[in-house]
Parts: sequence; C-alpha cells; structure tokens
Amino acid sequence: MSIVSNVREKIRLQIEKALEEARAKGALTFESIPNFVLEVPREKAHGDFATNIAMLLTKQAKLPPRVIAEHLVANFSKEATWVDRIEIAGPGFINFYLGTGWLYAVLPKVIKEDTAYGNSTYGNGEKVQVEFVSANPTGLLHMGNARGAALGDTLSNLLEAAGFDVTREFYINDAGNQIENFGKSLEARYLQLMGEDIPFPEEGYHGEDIITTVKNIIAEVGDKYLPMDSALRREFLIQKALEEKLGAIRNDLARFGVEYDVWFSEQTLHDSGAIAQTIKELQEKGYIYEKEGALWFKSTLFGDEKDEVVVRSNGIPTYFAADIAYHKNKFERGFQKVINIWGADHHGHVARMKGAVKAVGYDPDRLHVILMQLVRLFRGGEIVRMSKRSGQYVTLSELMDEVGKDAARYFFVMRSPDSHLDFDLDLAKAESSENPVYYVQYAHARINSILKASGTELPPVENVDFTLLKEEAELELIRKIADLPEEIVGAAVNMEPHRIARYAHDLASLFHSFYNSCRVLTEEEELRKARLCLVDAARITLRNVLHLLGLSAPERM
RNA sequence: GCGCCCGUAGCUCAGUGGAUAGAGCGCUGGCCUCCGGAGCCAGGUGCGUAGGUUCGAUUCCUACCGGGCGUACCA
Repeated sequence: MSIVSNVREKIRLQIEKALEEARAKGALTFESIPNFVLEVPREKAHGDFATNIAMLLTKQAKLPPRVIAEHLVANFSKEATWVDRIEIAGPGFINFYLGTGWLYAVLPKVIKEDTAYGNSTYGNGEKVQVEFVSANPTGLLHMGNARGAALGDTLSNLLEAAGFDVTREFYINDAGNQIENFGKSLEARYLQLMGEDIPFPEEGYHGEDIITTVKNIIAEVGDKYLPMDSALRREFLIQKALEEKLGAIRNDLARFGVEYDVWFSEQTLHDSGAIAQTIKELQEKGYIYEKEGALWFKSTLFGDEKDEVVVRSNGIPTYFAADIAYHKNKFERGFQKVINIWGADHHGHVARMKGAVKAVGYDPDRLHVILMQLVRLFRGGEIVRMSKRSGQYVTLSELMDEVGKDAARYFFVMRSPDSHLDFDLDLAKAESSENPVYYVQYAHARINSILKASGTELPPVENVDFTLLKEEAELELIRKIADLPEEIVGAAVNMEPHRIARYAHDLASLFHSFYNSCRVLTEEEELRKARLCLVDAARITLRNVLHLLGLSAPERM
C-alpha cells in the first residue's frame, strides 16, 4: 500500500473508533457511521486531511456539527496516525494537521522501487480488455483515431500500473459493406489507371491514398487482373490493399508508441459461424423478430430508442450483428471488464450494444464505453478543414511529421475525452516555453543535468538525514511525489487518463519552484545529500509518469 | 421532434455536494557573479439563464437558451 493511502486509512480508522467511543460514553447517539469524506483540502491552511463527518451526523445525533466534532476530537487517538494536531473549523469541518515524518519515509521508498514506483496491486490481476482505434482498414488514420490511440494506450498503461491484467486490442473491420465498397473503389481505380474510361462509384473512397495503393498493386501485378472476372478481381484487389493498409496502420501506431496484444479480424467471426450462432442464440431467447424480410434485434427491450437490424433482407448480417458476436467473444475470453473507446458519433450505438451484451447473458455494466468528442485542428489560428468524403484530411503520420510523437500524444491526452479538442498545431510544435510537453520534459532533463553536475554517486538512503528537508518547496515536492500511486489508481479506475497529464505538469511545476528556491549542490554536505536524494526521487517519478503517457524522458534537450 | 455530450478568466481547458473556483496561452512588471532562463515570482473582471433538492449547489434534479453529434436493412 502506498504511504498516502496508509496514512489516510489510519486516520479513517481512528475517526470511526473515536465515534464509537463517544457513543459508548453516551456523548453521541447514532445508528451507523455514514459514508464520509476524508480528503486533502484545497486550502493548505485547512490541514493535510479534512473530514465532513460531523456535518453528516447532525440528523442522527441531533446535535450541531461543531459539538459533534468536539466529541470526536476528544476521543481521537493520535497515536500511529502521524497526526500532529486537530482543529475544528468552518461549519464543522475537522482538519488534521500532520507532522512531516511520514513524508520522509516516501523518498527511500521511491528510490528503492525505482521503475516500479507508482505501481500498485489495486487491480488484483483482474483481466481487462481495452479495444481502441479499430479504424477501418480502408484508409489512413485520422485525428479521431489518433486521439483514440493516445487515450487507449495511456489508459492501458495506467490500468497495468494499477495492477490489472490488460489486453490491448484492435478490431479489424475487414468484412461487410464498407469492404464491398472498398472493392468497388479499388476496381474502378485499377481500371482507370489501366486506361479505361469508367466512372468512380459515388459512395466510393475518394481519397488519394487509394490511388497510391492501386498504383503499388499495378507495379506488382501489372495488367494481370484486367481480363479477370470482376468478383475475383475485386477479391484480389481487396486482399492486396488490406495488406498494405493494415501494414501502414500498424506502422503508424507503432511509431506513435502503441503496440497491440491482439489484432482481431471481423471476418473470422463470419468464417467461424460465430455470428450465425449468436443470432440463433438471440432468436431462441426471443430477442429477434422478422420485419420486411430483415431480422431485427429488440434493443428497445433494453432501453434503446429503436430496434436494430441484425440481418438485412439480402441475408447479409449487419456490422451490429458482428459486434454482438465480437463482444460475446470478449466475455468468453474471460475479461472481467471490457473497455471500448469510440468516437462520439457512435454514441447512439452504446445503448443497443449494452442491451446486446445483456441479451447474450453478460452483465452490461462490465462493458464501459468511453466516448471521445471530435478533434479540430488549428493552424495559424484557422481551422484546418477536413473532409473524409473527399479524402482530404490530416493523417496521424503527417501529424507526427509535423509536431512529433511526444507532443501529439500529450495534446490528445491532456484533455478529458468529453471535451471537444482544439488541437493547436503551432503550439504543439513550438520548441519553446509555451509548449506544455517541453515544460515537463525540461524538468526531467534539468534533473539529470544536476545529478551529472554533482559528480558523485548518490549516497545510500540509510546514510541520509531527510529531516533536513524543511523548506516549503521541498515538502510540497515530496508530497506530490508521494501522491503518484493514488493518482494512478484514480486515473485508471475512473478511466480518466487526462488526470495523469495534469499530474505530470503539476509535478514538473513543483520541481521548478523547488529548483529556484533551494540550491541542490550546496556546500553543506548533509543537506546536499538529502537534496540529491529528493531530486533523484523526483527524476524517478517524472520519468515513470512520462512513460505512462507514452512520452520519452530525455536526459538532455 | 427525440436522445447523448458540452457551456467555468480575453482564448484553450481543469476541478469539487462544502470553508477564499484553478492551470496553460496571451498581456504587464520583476528574478541568474550560483546546479540548464525551454525556468521562477507577482498582477484578474469568470461557473449560460431561471427554478428545485440540501445545513451547504459551480457540482445533483427540472425547464429554458446556445454549440456539437446522433436519430440508415452505413460503420
């Protein structure tokens, strides 16, 4: 358990004991202790921890909150809690002020745990799957995919650090309508490039990248497909093109720092009969009806607005049918929790997907869908116009060329998925102070520079007197360092990776403040040793956080 | 029309059922004979509107206003 959680739990326990004691003495009456908050107050003047328990007990105890607080304090045993003094404030808050002793225990722990610092066993090895990006393999990765990639990968890192057993998965939509359409587009481009004057399908993929793909295929096979039957020709073209497109997607994601554990093909669900079987199961359970020649899933039974087609009147299952089979498959593989990261334009899909999960026999609360709002790019203060239809959009690969991997990942993760993201390209590529990515990395580089300048090995922590660290800036920095394990768990279980980006920035900020007010390489030998250890702990913490975000931790910039 | 998300400082965004609502950018003024000035310190008019629940609401609920998205036998 982390030191902060440990301290918190001890105080919580003593609060409960104090209340029971007060009741035993007849000072207080209450049925049960309500679920109270023991939080770090916003204001430092309000102590290290504060609780609202006295206000919550007013009804049960039939006493004013401050009176309840007094009884609690009178019965509170400070032993083994690090609590130095207690004050009652405001409408009835009880503020706990801690001594600094517990903070000094943090530094040796960080240095000892090193790359593992921040990790915890909170998740108990529970199996969690995170499915993200899952872009159509008919094109290149765009900004929405990029945001999903950064969010999904960072969230996966956080879950792992919090002790979950994480599987990162990419669902390949290599079947269905859009592949049909893809085939038609490829064929049209192929024939056009071979000199035939034929129209391009209106609903086809207009992007330039498809022409390039077909050119590459022609370079390999020439006119071999020309005399072929159209169906066979499309099949060949699709196969070749998918190979290329998936390869490109895989490369771009790898360059973005994202490595998947599983690439799951939709086509395999068709081939194995899993989809047919799932539909049959739903039919047997009475969740399917026929209308106008199509099979419909009764998603309205599960709170959806309207029912949804699973098999079209032409006999071909819809994407939704495949998705049901896919999610059934996920749970069959033993994932306790399944997390999907989708663009907000898919939000209408959430209710029926959860309904479907329930229909195939699993608790829909085990499926979590993170909806992320769309991304707008700005360059020179102007919106960069994009159109998927015309195939004109900035790709992930181009973004990395322009602003670099680190800046791109940080910008995508620093906002809540709920917020519409305005991505300022000029800011992201600025190699200057206004760029928040550099701010954090600079702190890390600066630390390494100090350690190098110290010219000595770090002293063994047993020989260091940490109580010499008494400056406000030092204590605040240690406090922040101590928070990492709880920050990781909080960001992971709430599925809010942007919290950790913020933490990184706050930590860097406290380090910079410390640097400006305390000289590390001072003449005072013992103080110098203590500060070197503090700096090293800050280095470890910053580096670990940067890695969680998928960013490099440069030693020089 | 109905459904989901959002409305917080000039701009981009954090944040919480509580005690004085924050950060970055931009703007102004300071700070290195010294460990990296890509840094530090100081400076502020803001929770869309109106009700409700509560000891307490920016946070929860309702209505309204404004923006985004969805509402296909597309994915």
